Amino acid sequence: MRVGYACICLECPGLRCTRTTVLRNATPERLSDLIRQNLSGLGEILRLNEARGIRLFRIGNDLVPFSSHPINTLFWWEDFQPELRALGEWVRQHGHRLSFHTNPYTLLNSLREEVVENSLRDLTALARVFEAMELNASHKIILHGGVRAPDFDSAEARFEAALERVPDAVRARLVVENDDRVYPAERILGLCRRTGLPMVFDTLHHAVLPGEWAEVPVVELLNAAFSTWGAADGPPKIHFSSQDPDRRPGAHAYGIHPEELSAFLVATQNTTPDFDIMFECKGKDAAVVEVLPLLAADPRYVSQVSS
DNA sequence: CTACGTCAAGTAACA
DNA sequence: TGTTACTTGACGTAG
Repeated sequence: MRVGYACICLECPGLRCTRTTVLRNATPERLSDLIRQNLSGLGEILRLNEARGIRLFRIGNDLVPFSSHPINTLFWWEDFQPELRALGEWVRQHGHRLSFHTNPYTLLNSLREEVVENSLRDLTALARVFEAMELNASHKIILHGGVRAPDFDSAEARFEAALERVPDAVRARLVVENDDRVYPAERILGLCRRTGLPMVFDTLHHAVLPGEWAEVPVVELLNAAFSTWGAADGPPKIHFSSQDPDRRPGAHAYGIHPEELSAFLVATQNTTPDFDIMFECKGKDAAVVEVLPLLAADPRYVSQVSS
């Protein structure tokens, strides 16, 4: 079991891998500088994570600013191949696992062809980062079910049709996550079973939008989601977070409620196989560090690769 | 230095 | 019909 956090390292504010710019300032020179700084920052963040026993990290979409926009005319995956390959080698040696999460505009099943095309470009650009890092398909790109209009059945059919247009090497990295407003777990599980894509189960999203499975024990849903993961996908991943009591349903709390996490760890004691936990909270790595003692007490937790 | 308006992009729920 | 939120606030100009 690895644990991790998303995009931003709060405990070391100078360390960043999501420097970006606005479109009007996005010259090749500027973009090149930003990529160089971001790749350097990513390496430092990963090394800091390693020192703390955190081996899962979601890379922000701005690692390569405007990576799927025509303004970015760089062959960045070639220009920065040495840096990317070195990062990938370090990641493999230390047993870390990276991921991307698509932004809200990446919608494979949009009713607008232009949006589908942009989405395909976006997924391809993200996969290109992992390919340049020479990391295998266990390093995933997470996306949601997308739009629902005019109904689930036809929207999912469009999703499957768009998936046929995704290059195999990109498709091999895709995983689909239940969200908190459109696609509940049962829809994503069905979609994943039909397409062969693995499912990431998100606990808070499920609590907010349980769909037809409000009464089903979460462990059963976890096992169903885990069954969609193949050997080449690496261990199943889940998203775990707590509800912010002062904000809208689905809003991530600053931290992770220890009792909630303990109960979850106990409840999943007999799930197979082992899995990785991505914590989504405002407190980022600081929040994960707070519950690390709790995690370290779990026999499934592995802080470092034994060499 | 700080404050705050703006930033590539779509969709759906809410008022 | 307009506003809000989402994977994530950061960028950049005005004062």
